[in-house]
Amino acid sequence: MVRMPVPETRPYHHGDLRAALLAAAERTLREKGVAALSLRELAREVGVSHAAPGRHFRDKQALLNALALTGYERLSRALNTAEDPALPLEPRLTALARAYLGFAIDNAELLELMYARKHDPDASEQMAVAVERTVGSLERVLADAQKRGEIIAGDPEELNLVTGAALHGVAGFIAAGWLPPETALAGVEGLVHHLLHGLKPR
Amino acid sequence: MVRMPVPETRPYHHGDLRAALLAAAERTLREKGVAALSLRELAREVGVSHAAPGRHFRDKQALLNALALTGYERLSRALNTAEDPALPLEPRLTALARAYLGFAIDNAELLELMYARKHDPDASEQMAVAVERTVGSLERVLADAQKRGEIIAGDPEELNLVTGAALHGVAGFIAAGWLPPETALAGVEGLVHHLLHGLKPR
DNA sequence: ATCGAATGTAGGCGCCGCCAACAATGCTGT
DNA sequence: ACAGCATTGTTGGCGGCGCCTACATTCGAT
Repeated sequence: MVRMPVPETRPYHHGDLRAALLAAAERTLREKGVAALSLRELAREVGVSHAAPGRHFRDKQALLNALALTGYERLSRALNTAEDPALPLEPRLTALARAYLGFAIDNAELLELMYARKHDPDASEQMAVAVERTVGSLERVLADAQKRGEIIAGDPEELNLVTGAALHGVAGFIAAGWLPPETALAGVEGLVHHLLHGLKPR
Repeated sequence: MVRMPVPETRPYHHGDLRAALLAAAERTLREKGVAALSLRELAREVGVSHAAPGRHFRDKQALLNALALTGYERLSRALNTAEDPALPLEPRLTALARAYLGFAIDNAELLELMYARKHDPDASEQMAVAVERTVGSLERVLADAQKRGEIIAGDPEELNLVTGAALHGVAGFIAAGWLPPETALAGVEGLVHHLLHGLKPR
């Protein structure tokens, strides 16, 4: 390998501008919110010209979509690793819930982006796949539980809806700032318990 | 009253510019989404100069906050009228849920605005009041049910959280476009039922 | 009737997203 | 080795936006 002299000026080509832009975007998103995201500012941070991002993202929305996609990837990975099929239903679901809420706490703005209803038809394909993969963790847990007789029979879609909605709702409360993170995490067990056992006296 | 000649040009003062701006903003929001909202465009629609809105809203966020506030007013009114204290718990809760989801279906973009975590400290006072008044409907229903022994005793906060989260979650699914409105409305009864009776076999 | 407060207008500044024209670099087939 | 082409980056510019300041008109209290 010939020793390359470090150029006085950075090389003409960045090397991995796309990834650098996404990383900078996520940092800005986390620190200053989505409203502060501008392609020109990102370009400045990364050290390229103001039109360079256009080579990697057709427009601003495309970058936001890509950002949301990385979010889904991380979230579904987190959910999948949190879920232990060996556990009985209640702790298994609790672990899943804890993972989801933890992600919501650590990535509130990103989550908001992931929920946003903006996706142009081409992007929404990948988006739908990502969402499905994410929701899949929950579906699997409930389907297993149903198979084992740990929960009632009946349309799995309905069970997925109640459970998913409850988790999604709490995440929404967190993201909106209506629920302090500690309170949310402290309430996870009770939440899952009430979901499984209902509110009516038995 | 002296008969006023209709001026060739509209009068210098609009009369109720603030309300007109809010109305136009909500129409644009509904038809083209929040991204298409611009103060200058609103001013053009209403027929005033591009700086006129600044007299009524300190900045764009202030207009969005005001819009969100009107949303909370309408939502809490809808919830309060939907709720009939004479009914037993399950139908009462179902009616409340139906009202909330109906609002979410008809005002998806507005709801997204209402959920947004942007509110500067001064605005968030009124906002918190509005949220509390909205959530109050649900809290009242559950408190009454608890008093009547229709649901288990225990920390009301926890019960409010599960129930509220489930409703909020479904509304989020609707707003995100993941759940078709008909499916959501069709599933309301099952949702409430599962919430009250739980997923475990009894 | 007057004078200050409220409301609307005109113009401008800096930023933004997006586009077009051009420059530098990497890659591939011969 | 290198020519030719696609890729990736640069510069400059256009129109739109939010926000600000200075100025004009109208309203309302005295």
